Amino acid sequence: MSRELAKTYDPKGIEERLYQKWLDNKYFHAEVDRTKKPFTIVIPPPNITGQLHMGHALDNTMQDILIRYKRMQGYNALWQPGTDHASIATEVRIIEKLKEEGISKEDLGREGFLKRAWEWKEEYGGRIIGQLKKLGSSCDWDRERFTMDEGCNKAVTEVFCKMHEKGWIYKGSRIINWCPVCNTSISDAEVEYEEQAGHFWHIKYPLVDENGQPSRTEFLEFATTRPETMLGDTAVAVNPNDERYAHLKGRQVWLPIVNKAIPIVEDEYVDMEFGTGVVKITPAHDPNDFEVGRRHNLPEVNIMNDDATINANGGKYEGLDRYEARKRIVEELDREGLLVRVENYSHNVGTHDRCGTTIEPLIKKQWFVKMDELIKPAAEAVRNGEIRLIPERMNKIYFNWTDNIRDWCISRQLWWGHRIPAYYCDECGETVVAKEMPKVCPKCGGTHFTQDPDTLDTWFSSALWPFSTLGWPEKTEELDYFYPTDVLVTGYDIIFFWVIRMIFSGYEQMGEKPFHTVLFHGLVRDSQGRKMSKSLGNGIDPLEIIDKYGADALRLTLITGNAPGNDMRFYYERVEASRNFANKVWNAARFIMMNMEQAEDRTGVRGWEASYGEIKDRLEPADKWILSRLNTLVRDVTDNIDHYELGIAVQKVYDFIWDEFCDWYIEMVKPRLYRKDGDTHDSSDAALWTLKNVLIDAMKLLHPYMPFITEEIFCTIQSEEESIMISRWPSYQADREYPEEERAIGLMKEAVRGIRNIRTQMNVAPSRKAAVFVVSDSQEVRRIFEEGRLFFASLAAASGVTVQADKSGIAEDAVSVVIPGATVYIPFAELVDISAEIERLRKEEKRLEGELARVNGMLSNERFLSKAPEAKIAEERAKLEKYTQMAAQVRERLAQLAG
RNA sequence: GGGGUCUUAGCUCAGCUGGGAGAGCAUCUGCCUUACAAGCAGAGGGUCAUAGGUUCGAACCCUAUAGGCCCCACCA
Repeated sequence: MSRELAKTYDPKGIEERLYQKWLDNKYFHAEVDRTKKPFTIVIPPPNITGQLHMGHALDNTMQDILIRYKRMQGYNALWQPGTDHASIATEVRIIEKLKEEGISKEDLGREGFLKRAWEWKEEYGGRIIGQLKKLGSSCDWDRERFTMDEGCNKAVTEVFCKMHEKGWIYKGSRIINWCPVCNTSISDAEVEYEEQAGHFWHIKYPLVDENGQPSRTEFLEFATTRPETMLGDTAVAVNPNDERYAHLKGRQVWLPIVNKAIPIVEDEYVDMEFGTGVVKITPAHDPNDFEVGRRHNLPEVNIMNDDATINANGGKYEGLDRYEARKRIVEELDREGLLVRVENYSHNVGTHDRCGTTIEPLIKKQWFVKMDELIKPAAEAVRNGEIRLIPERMNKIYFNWTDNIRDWCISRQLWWGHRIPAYYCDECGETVVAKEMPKVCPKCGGTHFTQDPDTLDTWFSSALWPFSTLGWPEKTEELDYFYPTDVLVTGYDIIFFWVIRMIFSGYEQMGEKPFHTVLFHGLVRDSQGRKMSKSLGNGIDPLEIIDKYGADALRLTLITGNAPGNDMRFYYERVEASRNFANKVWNAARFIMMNMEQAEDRTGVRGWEASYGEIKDRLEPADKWILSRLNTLVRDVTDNIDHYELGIAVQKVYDFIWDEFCDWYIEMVKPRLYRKDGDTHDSSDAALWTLKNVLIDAMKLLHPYMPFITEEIFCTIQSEEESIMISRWPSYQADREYPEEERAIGLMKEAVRGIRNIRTQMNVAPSRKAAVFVVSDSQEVRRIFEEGRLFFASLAAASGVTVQADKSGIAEDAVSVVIPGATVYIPFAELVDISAEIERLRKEEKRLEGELARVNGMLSNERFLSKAPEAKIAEERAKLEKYTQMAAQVRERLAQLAG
């Protein structure tokens, strides 16, 4: 308290110091403690290649809010951190870097490359962790993990072997998505479809005549977007119900260029309505054709190398890139008279989400996870509510995936990642899946093996994250205590990649859900609503914002006015508003502390250091009012956070602090603090006690959102507790509910607002005080104004306040304000414009009549009275009474002025 | 093709189980009032996209229409 507080809040210096303090005191660290209930969140592990962006900032702020909230509520809160090796993303980055040095990954060889990759991890893996710390994240850094650390590796091998044994992981020759640039297979989820302008080549193949030769007169016409794939055509297909082609049953067509006869098959897959109703079938290069081919036992002719050049099956086109081959094949078909026409055509092209390359469907031997059984408990869990997705609409997106699940291709032709634990006997080729390289081949007795060169999809390891980080497959105390975790916070964009895979992995490996709630957030967009991206250069660096405005302001901005799953726009004006709020809080605290100091200097005692019981009798209506308001706030905010309504909760804290506490309560108590009559300090003690305690509780409610400023204030204003982080979350207290004082202060606020309003309307200078008369025939109302006379005078800029039962002695031409149960008169020295005053009162009368008409309408409606709930009816009746009374007051005043 | 979502003040968005429309920013007026001009006091501004329906009562529930965004599928 002795520290001099700066006039404006400066987050720099404070943030770093406090974060270090929290680390030093191990507040973030959680140990198994059976006397406390656990609350666990596992972090969505950021990529080691990553730089903190706004998405991370939002994601981690939300997690930190929940963790800090639960920690304050007395839970044993664990926020489990770590990073992801991000196999393909990282490998691509390293290859890029190598390219700058003029070398390829093949030059280095597998071992050399992995060495580089680990160096990369050491260099950049920690960077994002440091950035998360700047944000204030209260992760248990002692437990930091990495998807390729020893424990995670063990978990991956364990799962692979177990699932293989069960038959749920298999190796098969299937059509997969191939990225010719990254040179690897990718899963369906990694394919991004984008609309591209292309062409539709209308081509005809000659029918094969009775001599086995291409006919010169009979042709079958169709269209394709990828003419080069014709090199691998092994059939053309028509719909079995298509009468146009019924006569062609059993005949063949002549495949030009390749020069061979291929059959015409009938398959329901062909849409009769589309084009000519004829489709060329290339089983090796199209997923649908692949299915058709398998149904009709068609040969699968692969015409492409891994780099998307044509292979030997393409004959003279061998070695050409797919697009060059396309061009030349079209030319040749045109020369042969087989190209009917070319049409501009816009269609969806599958691209690799990492590099944007057009993917090529290829048949390859790959490892797959069989999904049909695995997905069942995961779908069921969401269906029966065991796992709750927030917002609820995510359920549909979730089911859309679980209902149309296809086997998951998990092998990648990459080096950076978990190597597949499959070993092939050098002698007989037998496949052995095992945790370690086998010694002897179970089939031929051979002793030399070669491990499968492929690695696993990066999501294979992150799917295990909720339990691998807690020690699985070992039976650790942590696993037993912290699993299942509680809430997963993530963006909706990785629901398929990650969320679903964690859920089915949890059920399969642990026999239990990985978490009970998934809280989704949206994307952080730029001020124009565009996605922030490197290529657009419209990204806003959260670290820059922290540097300029402070982490608290950034966090508040990201949470305010945002509902779960909704995208948000980020712009500087919003951060400034947050920063302004931080400053407001700072100054309120400064005001309170200054007054505590002054009071102590004056009296030599700290009268405000009392328990509630000790101070209770000295509390004045304004004190009770704000305590009661705070009490309601505590209840509401707790309820909102419990329902994951983080934006609504913080909005309420914001409004309470700024509007009720600063703009009203502090202004109300100023006269009591400044009074220097010296006879008693009860009043100022009560005010200071209330100021301090309300501020502290408000800081607690705000702490999860704005951890730094609240800690700084908390520790400065009182010395008993060492950190707000580990203080108790406020709870609703029945003995601090003061409905009467809330009504009383509400009435006085209405009077103050009315007076201020009139003063502005009449252009009365703020410096000019005026006498105020409060006239009420209610003893109760008179008592309220008597008791609050001191602050009422101050807020209403009154030179004096007279409370009386009738209007005797008040100038006829005084300006008046009607509030329920009282009329307030302000007699100004000079003549006021009576016609303007009448005008104003007429307007007020009209307004009240409108209100009365509405209320009367409701209350005279039989159906309303019979169907509406009791409370609602009572509410309306109370309003009727209030408005009737006010209308009478206005009319009386009007009559007086008219007379 | 299927699904989702949005349309609320000039701008960006809240509005939780239906019960008299809110915030921030911007605008206008007046204030350097001894916590804060990053502030204080006051004001203006909305047929809650449109049309129906359910209900005593609809921004909220249902249907249709228009426009925007997103996801999934991939008709070659």
